[in-house]
This record gives sequence, structure tokens and C-alpha cells, in this order.
Amino acid sequence: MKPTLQDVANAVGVSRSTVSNAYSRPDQLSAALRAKILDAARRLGYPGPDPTARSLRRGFVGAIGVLFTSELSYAFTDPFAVRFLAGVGEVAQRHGTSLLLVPLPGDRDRARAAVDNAAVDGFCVYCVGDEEHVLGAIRDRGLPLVTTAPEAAAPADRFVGIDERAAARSVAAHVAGLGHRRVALLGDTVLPEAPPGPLRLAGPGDAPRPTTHGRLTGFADAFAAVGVPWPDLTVVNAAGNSRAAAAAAIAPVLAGDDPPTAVLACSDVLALGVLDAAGPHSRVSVTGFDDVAEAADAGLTTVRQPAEEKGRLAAALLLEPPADPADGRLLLPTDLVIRTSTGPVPRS
Amino acid sequence: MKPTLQDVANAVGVSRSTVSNAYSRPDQLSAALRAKILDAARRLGYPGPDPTARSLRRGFVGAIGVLFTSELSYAFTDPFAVRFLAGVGEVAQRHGTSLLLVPLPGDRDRARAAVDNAAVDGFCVYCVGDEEHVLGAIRDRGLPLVTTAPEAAAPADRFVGIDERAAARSVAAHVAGLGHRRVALLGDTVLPEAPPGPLRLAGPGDAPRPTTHGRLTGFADAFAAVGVPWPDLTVVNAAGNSRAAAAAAIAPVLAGDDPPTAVLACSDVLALGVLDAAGPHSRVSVTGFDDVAEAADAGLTTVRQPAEEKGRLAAALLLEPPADPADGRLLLPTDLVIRTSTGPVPRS
DNA sequence: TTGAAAGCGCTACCAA
DNA sequence: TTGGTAGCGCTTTCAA
Repeated sequence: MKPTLQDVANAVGVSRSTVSNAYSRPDQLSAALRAKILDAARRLGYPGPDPTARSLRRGFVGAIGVLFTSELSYAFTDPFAVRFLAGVGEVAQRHGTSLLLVPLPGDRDRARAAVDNAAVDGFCVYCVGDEEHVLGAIRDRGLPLVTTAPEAAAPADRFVGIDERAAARSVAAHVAGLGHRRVALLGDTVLPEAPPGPLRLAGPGDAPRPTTHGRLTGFADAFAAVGVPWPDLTVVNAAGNSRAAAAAAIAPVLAGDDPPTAVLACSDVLALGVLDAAGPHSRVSVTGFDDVAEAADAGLTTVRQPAEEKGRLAAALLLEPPADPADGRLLLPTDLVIRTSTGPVPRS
Repeated sequence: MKPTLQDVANAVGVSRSTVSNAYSRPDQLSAALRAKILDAARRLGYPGPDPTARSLRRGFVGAIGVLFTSELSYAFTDPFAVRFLAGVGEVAQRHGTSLLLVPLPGDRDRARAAVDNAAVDGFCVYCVGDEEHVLGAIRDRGLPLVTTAPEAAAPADRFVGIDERAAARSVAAHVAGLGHRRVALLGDTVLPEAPPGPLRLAGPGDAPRPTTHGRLTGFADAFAAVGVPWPDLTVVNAAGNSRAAAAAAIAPVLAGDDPPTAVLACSDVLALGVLDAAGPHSRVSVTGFDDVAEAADAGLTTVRQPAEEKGRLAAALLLEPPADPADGRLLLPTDLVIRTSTGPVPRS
């Protein structure tokens, strides 16, 4: 059997409290006794207080949960997510806090159970899709949470994000300013079970994912301002946030009659897929979102948002709660980055 | 106060066991009673059994630790590490197991404490540097562990990795075959506190990090075979596994008298830094290690190892222990990938 | 099908 | 400076 604190106490002939103090509050006992206890522990092979028991007793864990409302591997596959994580990790390291990455089953009940079973002191929720039930589970546990989607946050939640709508409007205005009027908007899983390809959407607000919703709305704003109403915009659905999914979804649209002269994607990864599908000689204008590393190489016009900083702030908001709750909602700046993937409407 | 299982029991007028069963063993009570209990729980705001208490009682946690013997952000910054993590995450997701990423303080005692405090059922150790004390701490806790460094593994440890030495020998033999004899070997933190730049090393075995050690040995093998003894090889130290660190370390060497005609780096990231430092018109041959995504774009000759697969196998070894302990040591295949960054010795 | 008893291993209070 | 007491919230026999 593995030795416990009690065994060490017995071996040395002191009480459990004293052994506990030897580990957790060295100033509460003489150096000599402490040395003797630590020595006996080593001899017995006692590895120190059990973390689980300690957490139970102390009432906190020393870990924060990081949730991606998607497959766990999304976190390591999407370049923006990875940089977000790097930022979270940096702050966690500084606090000596661990990061618990919890895989979320697609099934809602089981997702809720996964949240309920996570031994953590709070959650950072990187919002990918529809997360209301996940956020609800966290709130029900009474744990603090930071989310990256404004619409998803309840008043008590902390939030760090960008003004998705305004940011999207800025790229779209750039494209509109270049004269584009026949435009496609490309998003990942615009509607839950939708097949890849063009989609009928009564309005941008119909997209359940808060990020997609915000970005589509911003795109629509800019085109409405130049006289292109929502129904004239083609919404295209990609079955996943990957280049391949984007290429597969957009290819038929580009090959159709009366193809769009510009494609506005809801992420850089999708935009890169559009460039893949369009081929090197295409003159279609393409924009992305996020400004990941590959975007620069590809000459992609996009909206930059500070990835690592977003992660750092999310973790900081959780680990160093602001005194004033009003400071718990952070809006980060974005920049329109104009590169070579956008240009005037080709005359045909 | 947050409600506990006891409160729910009181409210319904049943015992704690019954409430517990309602959550953990639905088959142990009537559907009607269970519904009544769950309902009362919802009304009281009871979020289900506390994960910590449950872990303590059950004796297991449902999470595995992932350790990087380096800053935690290394895990998200190094492209190979990210892919490894993706593989680990994939298997973890399948098992419904969470991943605890534990930041390791540089200080050995505190690193040990971090390991001791992690509430997990086992560890995957991604070996970056010197990890003996970390592995020791894990073994002392009696937890299973999988490591990626062969030298670091004790007989009881599981291991998944490559034959570092043979893999390194294969690239080096390619370079030697091209006629190169004045060669520099570039590693990250070859010696613990060494400054960037050339280094005196009595032999490759003097590098404490097992990976570096193995790779340098393989490089040395290949050059010994063509008559270039160890002392004629220039070992160069980079202060970190980054392009910038590599560039800074190698620049003076390339600019010196009698510069090497080839640089063999211990990782792709370092090799890319060498290319940065050499500039586009340089004819120095450069090789990397790992074959990350950027390597292909840069035309880097390198050794490919299966990154995601390594992660998947590491996690599987931990989560699905092989019946026969002999199956707990896996050696993965590697491929020499020859691209444009290596060529014959330029005639000057 | 339900309940009572017995801890899992530890820490924090308070008294000596 | 040390020890006794009293749980943290839960699960799991076993018996009813």
C-alpha cells in the first residue's frame, strides 16, 4: 500500500498535523523536526500530500479549465487557437496554475457532464460554436468563467474579445470600396447540420454561432451601405474550419454562372482554402479573419486580432479578477491588414 | 452555501447513497425516484457530485498530465510539440480523459512540487531538456508514465520515440555524401548555461539533453565514417529553440574565417533560423529535424518523424496499457526527406 | 430497491 | 511549537 501522511506521523511519532505542517507551513515547526519528518517520508517512500485530498480539504484546485466548444484537437489544429493557448499558458505559468483541457463530447448532456466532472477553479471558454449549454453548466457550478464571445456572456461572466461586427465591417467596406458587388460570404458551420455550399439565410442573425453571427452582420452592414441588400449576398457554408472544407464548399460557387468577384471568409483558414480552390491565376478577391502566420505568406487581406494577448487577458481575468466587475469585459483592438489578395473588380 | 449531495437527500427524504446512485448508477434505483431526485437537485441548484470529492473517494481522477520540461508556452510555440499534443488530445478525447498541462518551474525543487501537486492518473512527458528529477518525482508517486526520450526511461516506464542516433546519422550521411567536411552542428541549449555560439564539447555524450545527445552522436557517427573526427566538427549552441536564437548563434560562425559548408541542426526551427541568417543567396547546406509544416515551404532537407502519431501512441500507451510490458516501448520509423537546402560543396 | 456505516487523505482551527 | 478534533463531499460495501 502507498504510505500516507498518517504513516509518516506514526514513524516519526508526531501527529498528522505536524507532518502536514512540515509540507505546507514550514514556519509552523522547528527546522530540526521538519528535517526529521521529511527524512522519514523519504525513507518510507511517501511522495507528499495527495493532491486530490488536499484540494478537497482546501476547497480549491490550482487548475483552470480550458474549453473548446469543438473537438479537443481543434485547439491544436487551428493556428489562432494555438496562439490563444500560448497566451493562456504564459499567464498560467506565472501563477503556477495548471491548465485542464477538457474534451467536450458533441452530445449536450455528456458535454454538461464533462464540465461537471472537471476539477478546476474556473474556466476559460474559447468559443467556437454553440456553447450556451456549456456556459450554463459552468454557471450552475458557481465557477467563474471567461468567454471570448460577447453574445454568450452573461452579466456576471468575464469576457475578452473584439467587436466582431465592426471588425468585419472594416474588411467588407474595403472590398466594397474596391467596387465589388457580387460577393460571397464564407463561414464554418453557418447552420448546424447544413451541407457544404450555398445556403439560404433570412438574415445574418440566423447563424447560431456568435462569432459567425457577428462577422456576417458586419459584412452585411458594409454592403448595405453601398446598396447591396442581404438577399443579394451569397452565404456559403463550409463543413469545418479547414482549408479543405473551405475549398470544397467554394469551388462550385466559383465555377458557377455569374460567380462572385469577392469572397469574404470568416477565418483565415477558410480564406486560404478559397485561394486553394481559386488557383493562382484567379482574380477573385479574398479576405480572411485573424491574421495567422500563413496569412502573410499568402498575401491575404485580413483583420488582425491580437491572439496571444487575447489568451493572456483571458487567463488574467480569471486568475486576477478585477476589483470592479465593469473591468471584466475587455474589447481588444483590431486592424485591417490589406495585402495582395484583394483588388479591384476585374473587367471581363 | 453551495448545496451538497446531502442537501438533496434531505430535500427528497432519501439517503445520500441513493442520491449518489441517481448520478453514478442509474440502474440501482427506480426511474421514478431518480427523476424525483434529479428534479430536486435542479431546484436546489445542486450541480452534481463534486469532482474532487469523487476523485478522492474513487481513487482516480480521469485526467492525465502532460509535461514539457520547459516553459509551458513551449508546448504551443514549437510546431512539433503542437502536433504531438494534437495526437495526445485525439486519444484523450476518445477516452473522455482530460489533459492537465502542468507548468514546470525551472527550479528543481519547485518542479518536483509541481509534479507532486498534479491531480492526474499518469503522465506523458514530452522530453525537451533535462528531466531526470521530473521523472523521478513521477515514479515516486507511483504513477505510470510515458516518455519520449529513451535514455530517460527506466525499465518500468513506457516509451515512444525514434532512434535518434540512427535518424541523425541518416541526414548526416547524406550531407557527408555530398562532400561536405567542414560542418557545424547546431543544438538548443547543448550545455545548460552555455552562451550562444561555438562550444567546446569533449564528445557528443557530454550534452545532457537526451535528444540533443542522440542526434549529435548520430551526426558524429556519419562524419567519423568519412574520416572527420569529432574535434573537427564545430558544435554551436543556440539559446533556445527558436529561429531567432538559431540565427543569432550561427551568424558569427557563417561570417567567420573558414566557415562551414554545411550546418546540421537538431530541429527544423533551428534550421530555419540558419537559413534566415545565411540569407537567400547563401550556398551553405542546411538540414533540420522533424519535418514540420514550414520545412516543406523552405525546401529544408530534414528527417521526418510522425508527430501526431507519436502523441497518439504516447496517450494510448498510458490509457490502454499493453498486457505485455515489452510492448510498452515503441520505436517509430523516420524518413530522410531530401529537399533543396542541401547540395554539393560550392567550389570557391 | 433503499439505507447505514465507514472511511478516501488531508488541513485548519483551537487548545495545550 | 505541537497535537486533538472535526470535518471537506462523496462512494461503496453490506445488510435490510
